[in-house]
Amino acid sequence: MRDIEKVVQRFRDAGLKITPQRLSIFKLLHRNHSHPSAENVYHEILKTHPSISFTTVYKTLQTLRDMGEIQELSIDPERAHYDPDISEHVHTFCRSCKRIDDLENSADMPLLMKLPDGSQGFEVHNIQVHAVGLCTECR
Amino acid sequence: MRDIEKVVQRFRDAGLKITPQRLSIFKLLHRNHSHPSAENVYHEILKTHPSISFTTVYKTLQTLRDMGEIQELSIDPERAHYDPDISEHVHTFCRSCKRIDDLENSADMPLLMKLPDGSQGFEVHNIQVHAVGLCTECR
DNA sequence: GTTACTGCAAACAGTTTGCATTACC
DNA sequence: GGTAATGCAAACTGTTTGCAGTAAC
Repeated sequence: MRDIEKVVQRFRDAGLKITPQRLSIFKLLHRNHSHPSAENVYHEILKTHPSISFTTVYKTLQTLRDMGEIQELSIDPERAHYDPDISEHVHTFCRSCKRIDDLENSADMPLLMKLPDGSQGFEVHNIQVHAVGLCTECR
Repeated sequence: MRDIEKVVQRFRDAGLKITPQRLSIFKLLHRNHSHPSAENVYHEILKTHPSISFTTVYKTLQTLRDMGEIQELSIDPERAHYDPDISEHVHTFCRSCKRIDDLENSADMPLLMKLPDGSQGFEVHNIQVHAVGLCTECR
């Protein structure tokens, strides 16, 4: 996700309103690399904003995703996770503790960019690469 | 998934039973490249085996997945899909029609094999690469 | 004042389970 | 005969929606 001011501006430009709830969510996501689920975001925001509802969190995440400000990850079969880092990078997913992490230096990997070559007529919007296995703690 | 006889043998070796329902599922999956969901498999089997239940299909898919004979794909946020081809290859997922296809020649792509190098202590079981976008028909 | 957002409660969809009956070996 | 599978119905979990009240602009 880009800087909060940029996102706020984009919301205003689109005729959307800036509420305290939304601002809290923006702040939580900014520079966040924990790949939270909607539930994770909700519980985190609850700490500082005890009256927020899950629905609001959910709808804001949808909006940010539809705008392309964050990425929805389909890695964990049990729930969606969100990634404010929309650059192409590789994720590790631990089957045991369900933790999602960024694979270090994976953004430098040139291979990802090459994929569209072989995609006969398929219009690629983005590429997700997931290494599924066991994290250091769970092995 | 390997040849049906191999899978049958493996079931027997594990003390599992070979039922007509399971055989139908094995046959449907063998050499199948359509990446069906559990529901897809169920409806397909219904045509030739009208009394099968969804539960049986579901449990058999789980068993095959746990054995590593098929792969469960987390691409479509709405449901799990299954791939009898457990070799490493790239999938395309159409956001619009939800179709999953194999990217041609993607098994030859050398990059996939290189990933584990950067995975500090993470034990990689398999790597999933998804190109998300729009298929030829939906563009 | 107008329009969009919030939050509740309820609906939904796919997934998973308990259990009595049935079938494999 | 003993053990595992089947199939039904119900429970579960995460996701999504309708709507009345509220707040942003």
